[in-house]
Amino acid sequence: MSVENLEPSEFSPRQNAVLEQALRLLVDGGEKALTTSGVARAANCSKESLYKWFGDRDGLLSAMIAYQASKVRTFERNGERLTSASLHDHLVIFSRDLLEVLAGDVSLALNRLAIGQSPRDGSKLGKLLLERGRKQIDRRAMALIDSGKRAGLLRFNDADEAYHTLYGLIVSDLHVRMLLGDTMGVTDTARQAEKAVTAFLRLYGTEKALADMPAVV
Amino acid sequence: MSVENLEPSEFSPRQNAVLEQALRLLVDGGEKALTTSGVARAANCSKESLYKWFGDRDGLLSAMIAYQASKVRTFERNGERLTSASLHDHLVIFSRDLLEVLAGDVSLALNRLAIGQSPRDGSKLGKLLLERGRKQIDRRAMALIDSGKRAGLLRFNDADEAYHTLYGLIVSDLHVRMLLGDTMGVTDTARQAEKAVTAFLRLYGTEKALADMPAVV
DNA sequence: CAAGAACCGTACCGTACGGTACTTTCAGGG
DNA sequence: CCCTGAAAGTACCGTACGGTACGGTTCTTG
Repeated sequence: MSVENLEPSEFSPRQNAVLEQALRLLVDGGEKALTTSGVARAANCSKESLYKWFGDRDGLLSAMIAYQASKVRTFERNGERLTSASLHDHLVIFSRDLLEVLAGDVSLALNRLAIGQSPRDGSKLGKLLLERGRKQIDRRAMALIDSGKRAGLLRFNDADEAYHTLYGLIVSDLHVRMLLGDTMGVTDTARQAEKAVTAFLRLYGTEKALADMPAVV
Repeated sequence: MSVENLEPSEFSPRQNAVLEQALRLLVDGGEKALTTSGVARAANCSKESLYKWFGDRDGLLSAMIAYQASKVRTFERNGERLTSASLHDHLVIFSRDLLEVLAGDVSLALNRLAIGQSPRDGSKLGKLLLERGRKQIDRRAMALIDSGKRAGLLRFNDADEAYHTLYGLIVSDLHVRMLLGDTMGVTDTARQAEKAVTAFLRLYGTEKALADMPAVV
């Protein structure tokens, strides 16, 4: 899933290492454990360097989100011709990837952080998270269902609306439950993904796409 | 840590007033603004009383959730005979109510609080929120779709699964977006609710229920 | 009316955090 | 070989919070 970053790498290797340690602290201690002294200690750097590099604590948090987002690189789908079966498969793969990403410790920790911060920083971190984290995934899904439409397998007027429907079918209230700490959320992501795709195709699939679908239960 | 209490008006009127002020502080200042001194000042009570009544800060937070949950009383649906139209209408009403509840300031503030606390308190507040806040809504929806099934308007094997589908169709990623501070989430809840119910009925409605539904767009 | 509990207001304590300043270490470059 | 700059390590400061203690005031109750 995660690929080496090719971009001009906003931060130096040393800084990336520091951000890595900061993420580690955040993941297994929550925001309260993410103190500037703690980060400095864990990363073997001085607090003065932290403030020089990131400005202040908020700058550090933003940098952590940017760094994490830069690690996750979603390969862009190229416009291969889709069949009914391959559309279904790609949708299932996307669903599983989405659930996996949302359930990841780092993702959960960063979302918790941004949510906790949102009331007092004007949603600065939240915007950042949505902008740099979600947009990649959104684009991938949009490209996929757009290909499905062009191949005559999907039918919809508003691609955004169709995607939101798909998202809701996949995630339901799982994300919020996980954010709240509910551990027994997804018992079987594969089954969940399959169900969501089946429902999505029943809603937006053309006859061509539904040809080899299982009958209504 | 405060003791578990029983239902009949868990707290005294005076304590309820204090909790009301605490909620108000939380809503427009976030968790950081919710200091014990601040609550005492806003509610014209002493810190000593706070600690006497609620044990410690965590006890106060728990009490706030319990108090808020006790205010929201969802009337139980009785088993009136459902028609295709009335099922549709009740589903739409439920959808709108759900969106309205999730978008409420107090709900958002408490969810943010519980999410921010979840890493370090073992999801105690999160569990409380799900248990006392969501269960009411869940029961109401389950009763509704169960009535729909008994009336021959809905078809499903697993009621839980059907409900989760409905929930996902209604909420999609709106809840998390709002928690992150995205303001332009729901532009038109009525339209959103209508769309969700339409999709839900296409997935789980029988021919009887679909008789007077609009054609596929 | 008197005794006692409940409670308010405030002052206080220890701690821990964000942020700054200073000294030391070390690598590279003329 | 020394000069310079970056960064580590440490000590420090102001502040603000959670929690406690105490004197004064109101409310209850017999």
